[in-house]
Amino acid sequence: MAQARRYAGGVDGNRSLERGIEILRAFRPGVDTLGNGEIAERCGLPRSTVSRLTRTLVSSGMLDEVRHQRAYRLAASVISIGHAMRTGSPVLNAIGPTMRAESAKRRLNVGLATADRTMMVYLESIRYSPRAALRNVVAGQQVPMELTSLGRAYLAGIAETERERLLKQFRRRSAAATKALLADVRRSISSVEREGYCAVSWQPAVLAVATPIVLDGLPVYALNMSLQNVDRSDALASEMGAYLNAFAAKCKEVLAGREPE
Amino acid sequence: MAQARRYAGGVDGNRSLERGIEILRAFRPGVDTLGNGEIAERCGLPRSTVSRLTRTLVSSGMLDEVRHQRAYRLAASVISIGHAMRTGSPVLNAIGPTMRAESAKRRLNVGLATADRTMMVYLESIRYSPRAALRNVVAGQQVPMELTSLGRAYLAGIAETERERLLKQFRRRSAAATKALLADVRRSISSVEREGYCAVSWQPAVLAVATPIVLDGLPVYALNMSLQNVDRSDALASEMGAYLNAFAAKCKEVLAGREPE
DNA sequence: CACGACATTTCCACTCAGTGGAATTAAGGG
DNA sequence: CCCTTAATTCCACTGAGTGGAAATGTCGTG
Repeated sequence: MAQARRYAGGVDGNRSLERGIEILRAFRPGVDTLGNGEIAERCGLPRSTVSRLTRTLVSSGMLDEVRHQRAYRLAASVISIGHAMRTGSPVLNAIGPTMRAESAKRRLNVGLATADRTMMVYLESIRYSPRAALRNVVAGQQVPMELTSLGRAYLAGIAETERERLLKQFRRRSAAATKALLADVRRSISSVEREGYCAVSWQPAVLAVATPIVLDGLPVYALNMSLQNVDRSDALASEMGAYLNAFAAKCKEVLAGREPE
Repeated sequence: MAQARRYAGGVDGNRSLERGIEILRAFRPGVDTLGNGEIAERCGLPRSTVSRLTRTLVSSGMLDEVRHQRAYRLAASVISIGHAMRTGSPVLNAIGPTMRAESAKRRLNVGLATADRTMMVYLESIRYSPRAALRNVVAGQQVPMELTSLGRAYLAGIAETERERLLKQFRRRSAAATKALLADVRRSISSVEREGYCAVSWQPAVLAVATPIVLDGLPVYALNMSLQNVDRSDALASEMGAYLNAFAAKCKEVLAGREPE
């Protein structure tokens, strides 16, 4: 009768699979080890159900059992899937080398990200360091969408309806200062529409500018550049914005050459 | 009656979840875009089932739909989970910095890996380059267990029964030259038992040595060091082996200081 | 060392979520 | 425009999955 659809609230989809994925998602930086009890609580699932699902995730290689303290950790398989994602990403493949070159040339950080729910995830974040030997490339790190230049550029790049849906979610999660924050987000979005980029300084002494990359048939991405240890200044912001616009144009060229697969 | 257990052949576990994970696993370097049909074929599942599961994976954010050519790609979520795995790995956290230092000091590649089924997965692979600016850090890359020093060191570190189970799988997959290969693998394993490390040169002009890291309650890991553009020579191998043994000892010290969480 | 306080796993009857073959719809290609 | 091929939806069936309750296991404590 129920044709694999429409269980409590959901429109469609496979419940067990959804729940299993939700369990994997419960692990994040700072939450590296979880027992069945805590998983049950965080995911809002019955304990017996969690017990069975974690068993499956272990036998599928996605979780490692920490036997001696009845808990689980993400297993190495998840990074091999992550690696497959990165090597298969047409955008990263196309502009990754360009990003590295630009980071070295301009002596600043360059990043490429897209959305994961209400967070932005770096596909690649190249941290420029004066000592080039320490140059650091990170993938998978998340930053909040509403507070970062990346996130706001992304918001500027997506469809109206999707954008409003996300803005509602931000309102729900940060109770305080929401009015001012949302206004600031909208200001950033218009900045992208007017100047092509937006500038945000969500961490002290870091100035970041970002711009969306919109390609047919692919998720919206955002490119950013940032500098540490600087004071926020409009002059610097517009200088970086100009660099970014030029760089984004170059990236789009490269992408245009590859797109029609 | 059937209490969420023992479906066709399997001992236990949630079937839909297992299948969903298997679908994610079907994507790997070189196989970046898959349609439902191809997934069905590769995973041995009915098409209608795949259609439903991929829909769920999309709505859970694990897959992106490539609408215009009815296909799917891994979504950015998978790298954020991968990132969570890496930041939560106690072993990588403990010895990662030591590995970077060692790579710079010895001017060679240093890697840390563990098993994903019959492959070894790098948690971190630090590729030394004479031009330090180009230094490359990769995570998630897979290399075959039976052909690499990493894999053989791993095999030497795990329990007898598990090892034999894996050796059988190698026999099954590479039809040719299996006899000689397995003998070579066993030789490497005894090398680990005798000298603490094994040396393998599975790629031309690359010499690698590896050693297992066995810790209570954690999966077995393997550490390796390698050098490109060299000729295989026993003298060089034993020099690198000595470096590696000293380095592994240092790592175990660091780990001992952290273990008793 | 036995006992109490939790936490996790197993048991179990119930039932609906999930299944897969068949029918339908959609998408190119000639 | 029709024909081929692939993906999705339909549908009756049923056993996989569920969650509360009981059992088992684990650890700290008096």
